[in-house]
Amino acid sequence: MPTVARAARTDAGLASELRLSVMRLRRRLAGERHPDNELSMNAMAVLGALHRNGDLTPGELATHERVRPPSMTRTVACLEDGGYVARRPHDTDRRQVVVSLTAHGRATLLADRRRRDEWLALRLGDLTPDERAVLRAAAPILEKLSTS
Amino acid sequence: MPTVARAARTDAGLASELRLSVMRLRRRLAGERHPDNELSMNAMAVLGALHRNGDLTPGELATHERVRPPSMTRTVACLEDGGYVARRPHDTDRRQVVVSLTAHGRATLLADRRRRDEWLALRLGDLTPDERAVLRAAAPILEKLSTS
DNA sequence: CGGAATAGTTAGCAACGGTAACGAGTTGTG
DNA sequence: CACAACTCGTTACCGTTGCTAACTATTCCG
Repeated sequence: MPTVARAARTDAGLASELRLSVMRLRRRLAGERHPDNELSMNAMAVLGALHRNGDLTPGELATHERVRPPSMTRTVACLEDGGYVARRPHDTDRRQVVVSLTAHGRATLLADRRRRDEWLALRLGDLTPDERAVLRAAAPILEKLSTS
Repeated sequence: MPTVARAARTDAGLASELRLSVMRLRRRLAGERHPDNELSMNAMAVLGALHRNGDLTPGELATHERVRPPSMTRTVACLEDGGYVARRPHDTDRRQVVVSLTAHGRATLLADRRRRDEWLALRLGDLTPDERAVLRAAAPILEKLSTS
């Protein structure tokens, strides 16, 4: 039996092992990304958020991605440089900025979405249906943990 | 229904949403770490690996933590500076180095292990027993994904 | 009107991970 | 035995990513 499974039997160990597993898997995901992917994982996540939620302000994007505003400013600036998003002033509150997906950004998102999950989808394919079901149930719980 | 739950119903979406959730949770975990924790998360993970597996070489540690050898060299050097680990030459193969946990390192690991899971354990406490059970089942699967 | 609060940005810094190149030691082979 | 090929760890260097602090512009409120 893997060490993780043994330790995760207790609630105390669950926090510890879940944290280590999440860290390692994230590192692996960052490394296994397709090489001809010109945008970072976080930049792609921003495109995904815009695609899903429509136009957002940098502040909303920062909150959504759990990043500080200056970090999101940089990511958005990088995306704007590449023509993936457009920035325009807010209609009524001129302090705010509205970020929206361009056609190029949307096309990039959809094209990459297939490729960029290649590795993980491959690994998921190696799992049993039961294991995939567990992960399917776990994904929203992990999301809730990072949001709460 | 949260967006993640909807998207994760399909296998294609599972890879995508799992990846985003893992990334966000990891970022959150890195940020919510207890402030008086003098070692980085990765350094603590190395102490944990030594505690669990006994003495290891830098190469074995690098493989285990899914980083490149130079990165592990740096982490081990930092740990040695703080007196958390000791390095000695390998008995028979003098190319290799054996890293072992010192008493100070072990004490730090055990003391921190309680504190450093504080935030996650707190969040886990907000979940239902069923949700915790899902995560308990998911942890070894996530581990398997990053190891395979 | 004038001060507090808010949104975004800029500047500077630290942590972390990667590649390339190198030295020491080991192994295999002519 | 000698020398080439390989392995392990390390050093040097670079890019990415996230943060805090400080600044500007704008809005809100007393």
